Amino acid sequence: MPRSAPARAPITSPAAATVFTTVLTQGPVSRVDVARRTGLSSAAVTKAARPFIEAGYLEELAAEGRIAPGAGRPANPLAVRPGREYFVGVKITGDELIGVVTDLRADVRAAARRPLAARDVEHVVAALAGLVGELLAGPTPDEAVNLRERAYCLGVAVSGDVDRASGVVRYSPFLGWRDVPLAELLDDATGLTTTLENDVKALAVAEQWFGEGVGVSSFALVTVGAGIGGALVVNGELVRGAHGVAGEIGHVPVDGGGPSCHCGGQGCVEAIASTEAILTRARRVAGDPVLSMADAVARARGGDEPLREVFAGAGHAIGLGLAALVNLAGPERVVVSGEGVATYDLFEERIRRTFAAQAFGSAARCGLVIRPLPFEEWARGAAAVAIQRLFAPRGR
Amino acid sequence: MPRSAPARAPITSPAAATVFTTVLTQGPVSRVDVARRTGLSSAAVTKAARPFIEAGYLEELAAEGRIAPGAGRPANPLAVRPGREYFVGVKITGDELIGVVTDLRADVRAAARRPLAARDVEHVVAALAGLVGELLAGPTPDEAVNLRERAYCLGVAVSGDVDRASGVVRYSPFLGWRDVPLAELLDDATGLTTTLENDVKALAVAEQWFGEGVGVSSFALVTVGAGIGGALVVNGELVRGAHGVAGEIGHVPVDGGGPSCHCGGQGCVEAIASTEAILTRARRVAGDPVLSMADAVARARGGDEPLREVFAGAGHAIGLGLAALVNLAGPERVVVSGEGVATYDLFEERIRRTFAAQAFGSAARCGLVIRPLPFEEWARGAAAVAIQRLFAPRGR
DNA sequence: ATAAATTCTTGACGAAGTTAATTAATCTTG
DNA sequence: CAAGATTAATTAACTTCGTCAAGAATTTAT
Repeated sequence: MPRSAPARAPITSPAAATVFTTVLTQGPVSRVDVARRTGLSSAAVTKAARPFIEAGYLEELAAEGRIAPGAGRPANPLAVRPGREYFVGVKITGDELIGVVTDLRADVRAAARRPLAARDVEHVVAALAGLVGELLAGPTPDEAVNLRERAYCLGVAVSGDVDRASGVVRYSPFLGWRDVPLAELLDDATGLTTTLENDVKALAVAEQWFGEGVGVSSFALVTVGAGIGGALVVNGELVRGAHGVAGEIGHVPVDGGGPSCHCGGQGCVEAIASTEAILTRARRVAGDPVLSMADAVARARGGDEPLREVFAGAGHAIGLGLAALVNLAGPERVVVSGEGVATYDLFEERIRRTFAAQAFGSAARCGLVIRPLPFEEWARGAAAVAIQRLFAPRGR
Repeated sequence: MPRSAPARAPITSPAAATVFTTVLTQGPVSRVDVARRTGLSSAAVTKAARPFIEAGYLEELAAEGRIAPGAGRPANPLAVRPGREYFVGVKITGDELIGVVTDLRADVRAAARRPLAARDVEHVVAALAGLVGELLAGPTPDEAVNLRERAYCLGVAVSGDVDRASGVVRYSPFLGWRDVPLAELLDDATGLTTTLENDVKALAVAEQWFGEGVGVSSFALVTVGAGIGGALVVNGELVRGAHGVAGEIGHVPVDGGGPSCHCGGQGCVEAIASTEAILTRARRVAGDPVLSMADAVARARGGDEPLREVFAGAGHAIGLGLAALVNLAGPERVVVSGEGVATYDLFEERIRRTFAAQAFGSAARCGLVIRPLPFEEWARGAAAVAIQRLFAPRGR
């Protein structure tokens, strides 16, 4: 039985949403400052902020923290009260569910994991409902809050082709699913309003609102690891792709003579720089068919030149992919993340060198930011998608 | 002395702009239809349309053309009166100016060319002012209109790094210019309000409003010829790139072992598939250092396998670039154009084959449209940029 | 103290768009 | 062929949102 999401946040007008998101993402800001940043009049900000303050979403901070006081009445910065609302985010991988409860700022308040014994839809739905129940039953660190009453939105992140608007998993290679109306099933199973999103896109949403994407209208997120994924925010909007595909830097072809990719293409970045691809090459180069990734990394760090070259080759492929991405989409910044970042010392130089050589003209000024994201971040991304729901209560 | 642009078009509200652009780009439409397509109420459409009709920008067509009458009062389709306003567009190449006068629908009413004897700023500005004067003095085919009074906007297209907002040519390799405030100079020299834009982006604007991009929120334009350029429209907005670079499919690296590109990179699409690159390879393959392009094309069409393979190789590079573009940006459609399209029979199959093989998943459903655009089209693109000015009278 | 600066609030006003009712023009049907 | 059905366009009253201008609040500078 899906509980219908009560429209708790008093977002009724464009200006209300603008003011609230500004305070949410740009930290404590005075009303006048919000007005300056958004182009609204300060009167409009005052009016728009009031209902949020009354509903407990925003609060006025004391004017203590004034750095450069100057003349005039001191500002009363507005800040979100993050504990006013909680959100649940779950990332589904092939063999595990990773769940978090976050506050309005997407800060993690509780976390839990649950292994997946099977991948059929019924089992995953049941396990996910169980995980959500566990998360909402648990005590919050700071206060005795009834999470079950406070949380009403669930965000779920899955890799693959996901149609957020309808809440359907169109195709997920890891789970072996096709056209599963997961959001609907989870509405019923958890009693929470569920929003479904592709995992990398969810992560990009988290970055856009609370990470490296704040205040940046155009950026890209690239995740390096078992697979190589990406998402793109252009002109402040997440690019979804007309056919659901966008940001797939992993399948940009960068080496005509390169290895075949499971996608059917040849020389894709993922076929060269994914964990598996690196390990395959490392084993061949080392002449050791059972070499482990940890050993390969250790030996490369120890100075084993052929192995170092394997990692550098992966870095080269990633650099070419980034150059293609930046020359085409022109982002202001690219965030590189994923499990693979743990061994970034082995890639970084080559990535930067190749990128610098292939970026066209001033596109080379695009900033490459390395950001190791622990696995929980993926679930946090899912929660960020749920937070977005505050601003678009209808639809998915 | 720049004549200040009189605000002739009664565009005062968002709804007015929405209604007018809908009629302009979607052809004759009834008010109710406009309402349905835009989400406005029909009352709002009636109100918004009236001032345009009174000012002569829109007119009501007789209800003759009803296809499926059905019951009910017949619709009165709204249509633009294209001759209400004229626009001048000029494309600057390295050795020539190409100018057109268009109506509101960007249909060309007059055209003229003028060779460029020199490339210094003063000379180009003077030549351009002369060309504009000639265009506006000439008679229009349909009626005796005083173009000088009717035209008040000039669009200028230049290849290279152009900052439309400030009207400055930041860097133009063909002209050898850096940081030239061209729009300002042309305001003074021509008396028309000038808007500057990158040439490929201008062409994309023309496509977005009057060509293959109508009703498509996300598409790409690729031009193949002496250079290989591109522009991207995502979520209905032209992508400008944080540093002014975007859509540069010509500099996507697709062949690690490929030839060096003048941009400093290696294996760029342009280094393989530009006219010059093709000719260089063709001469080597044919063993004839003075082989002309026309002869190479003729021999390839005649069945010369090595030469056919040269063209096919260019097609392969373009196909890889398109795959990168589509996997990253996810457009609904890609328009391929440029002078090179004239010999498209030699590329097409390989472009499509490579693209199909490398497009990721349902991205392969993206439509490739071939559209030969005569050279005047570039100037028409410049005029389209001027037309956009109707909707944003301030700024550039 | 008085003036100047800056933030925030308030209430009148105006612009833009909605809904609901009305008028208009055509087709359908007993 | 008149009455009703159906769709399009218009009108008028109302709602909503945000601006403007004036003023209150609270500080520093002189």
